[in-house]
Amino acid sequence: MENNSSTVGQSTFQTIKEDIIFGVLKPGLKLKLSVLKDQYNASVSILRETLNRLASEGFVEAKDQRGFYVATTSKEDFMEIANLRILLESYALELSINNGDSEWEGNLVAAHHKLSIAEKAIQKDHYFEKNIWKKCDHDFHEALIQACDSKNLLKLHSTLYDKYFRYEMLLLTFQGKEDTEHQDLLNAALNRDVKLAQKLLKNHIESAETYLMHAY
Amino acid sequence: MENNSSTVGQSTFQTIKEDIIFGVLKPGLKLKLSVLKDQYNASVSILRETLNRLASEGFVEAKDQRGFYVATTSKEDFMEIANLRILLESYALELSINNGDSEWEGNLVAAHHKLSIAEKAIQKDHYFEKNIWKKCDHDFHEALIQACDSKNLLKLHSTLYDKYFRYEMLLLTFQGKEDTEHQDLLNAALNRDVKLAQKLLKNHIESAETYLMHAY
DNA sequence: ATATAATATAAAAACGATTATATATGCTTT
DNA sequence: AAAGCATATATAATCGTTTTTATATTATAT
Repeated sequence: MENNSSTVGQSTFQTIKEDIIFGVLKPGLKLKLSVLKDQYNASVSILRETLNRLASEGFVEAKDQRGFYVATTSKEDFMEIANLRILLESYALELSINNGDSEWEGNLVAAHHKLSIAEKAIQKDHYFEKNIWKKCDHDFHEALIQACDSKNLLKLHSTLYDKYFRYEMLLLTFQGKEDTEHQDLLNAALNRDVKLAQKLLKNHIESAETYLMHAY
Repeated sequence: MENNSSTVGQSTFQTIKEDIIFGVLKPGLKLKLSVLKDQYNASVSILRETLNRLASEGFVEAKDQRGFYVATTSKEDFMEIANLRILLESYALELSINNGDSEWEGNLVAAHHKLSIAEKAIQKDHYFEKNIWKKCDHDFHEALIQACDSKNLLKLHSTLYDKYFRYEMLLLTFQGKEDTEHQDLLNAALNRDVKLAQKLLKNHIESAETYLMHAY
């Protein structure tokens, strides 16, 4: 999972965040600065900056005077995340559908196309890189709400999506079921059918939620 | 605005955040580390930690390789914040009203009582400390949704509230109009009337919004 | 005179060292 | 032997310095 952002800070942030999301760094794990220092080739100052940022996004817990830990997980937390994601993404979806122009449509179709390719690939090749599929799934859901015209909303949604996705990764040996959920969602959006799109989205998130809950 | 949290990091974080919210640090202002160093008696490392945290909460903008700036403001941003606050706070309110026990009611009544005292005080004494009133207003709105049973939701709401409040402070020479909005909201919550409470809350936020918009 | 290159300067990014704090370990006392 | 205190050790918090980067300034060439 290489990463060459402009600054050392940015890139370690990205890397550690991904390692938490993809479960490389397990929930509850103590994040000792001295250990991370070697592991991520960064100085303590950089690591503290990074961990503070991750703490305020909720991927890391900062215990005062007693260091940093990977955020713990729980059934309750996952349900909260899922419900908030539904709330925000439905709202954004409505705005976006009512607001989207032809460029929005174009980008959406393109994102869906990429996603469907990645889904087929992961179907055949079980070892297909998860993070590529993740990127596609993320991009598709983002494309859906891109025209909502609210940067704040997009930002909130993005971290919520990441938190939700983390649970998917932690609980899932990839599901791989053949489904048309994304396709249906795309069609509803293109037909500007807000209610249907919202209903499909809710089902989409909740069905995964129910599925994942069994793993607990 | 003194602050003695446990660590230097925590307290400078609190102080700078408050200075941004209360408009001491103006929107767009360049936050030079060397200047802040003297101003807040903290080392550059601490300041970088702090500013990074504030950046991920959205109170500071971090331009790569070119330092930190106080987050700029705009009409659009304010409307986004207001709408998101309505969305999240209404949702939380519904959960809380359906869920709250007698302890919730007690805390809510207490919070409202304190708030009404602060409101009277600020009515008479125009120079009554804003941050005390702010705390009361915040505590009341938090008390309303305290029983929503979602830590994630409370966290999101809290930063949204702070951002909204920042606009109030920036645009407002205190309004001071006598109103019963908080009282009505309290009654609706105690009567477990979700729809009415949500409607009142929406009006409460939107009326301030409209009022503040004139200042732009 | 203007455009481009070279240099100077100011500020951010990164680092390693120092200080403070919490927890673990061992010693003393009853 | 157990409880409480003192000491030791590990690790977090903080600091000042060094390195890198961006931008402003000057010089040179066309």
